[in-house]
Amino acid sequence: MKTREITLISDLEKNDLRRVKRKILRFYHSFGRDLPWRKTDNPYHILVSEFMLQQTQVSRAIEHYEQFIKKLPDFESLVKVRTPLLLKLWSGLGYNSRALRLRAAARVIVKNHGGKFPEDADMLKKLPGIGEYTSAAILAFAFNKPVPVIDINIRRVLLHEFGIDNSVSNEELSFIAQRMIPRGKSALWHNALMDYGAALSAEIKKLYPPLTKQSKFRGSRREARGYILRILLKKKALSKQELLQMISHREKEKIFAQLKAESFISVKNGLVRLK
DNA sequence: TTCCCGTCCA
DNA sequence: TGGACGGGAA
Repeated sequence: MKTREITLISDLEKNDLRRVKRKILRFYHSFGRDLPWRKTDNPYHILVSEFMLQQTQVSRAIEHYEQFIKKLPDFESLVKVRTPLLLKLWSGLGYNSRALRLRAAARVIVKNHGGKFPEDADMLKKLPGIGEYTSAAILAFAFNKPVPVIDINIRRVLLHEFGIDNSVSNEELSFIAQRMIPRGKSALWHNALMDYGAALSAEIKKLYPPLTKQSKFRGSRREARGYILRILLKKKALSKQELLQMISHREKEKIFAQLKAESFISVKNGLVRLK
């Protein structure tokens, strides 16, 4: 690993780094996207946007971001929000656990950090729903810290521009990514990288497939879960029998139990509702 | 039908 | 380390 890093970096001429850097910055200057969460460095807003952007296209996050921020404008409101409204604001984004984790993370920040937003990757990664990527993204976009942010698109840019083999890990890649960040311009630079990466052709993207693969959605438990939550969003409360009658999945009992265990739903007086 | 996107947990 | 976790658009 160590030797590999060094080999990787020494293979890259300084000129290559400079050339690629210039190209990406020029691209951003001409074609950079004007996204709602780029108008702010409010850590709360950045936190919300980054949770939304996990496994979710920009176009879809845009549609939900404004409304979410409007209804839940700060940590205090997010910490207090009830699950039904939270899930309503999230609905359509997918991966609903992210919404619960976002609220849980906000609660930890308010309680344990006294509302002072953690500005350290290790502290951020201890929060629910925040992993390697999101911690780096928050530090770069909210605090302009010179940390390498590597999502799948940025990974593609680096691999492709430098002709690096797809077997290289993000950890190894981070040594190069780190060196490319212009002094004092981490947020701008990573916006540029992301826009450049998003604009890569489908052919190039196919050369660097996602690190994780998805099982089918049609007929899946995931689909049934989403459906159950949407029913409860609409009907407020109904009996378990009524609810499960509307579901055709053969594992619906298990799925129901799991949603309960994850605190999406609760049962009181024989009525099921969003928790 | 395939594509697009990180985090968590066993 | 591999599987679970959404849902709209192409």
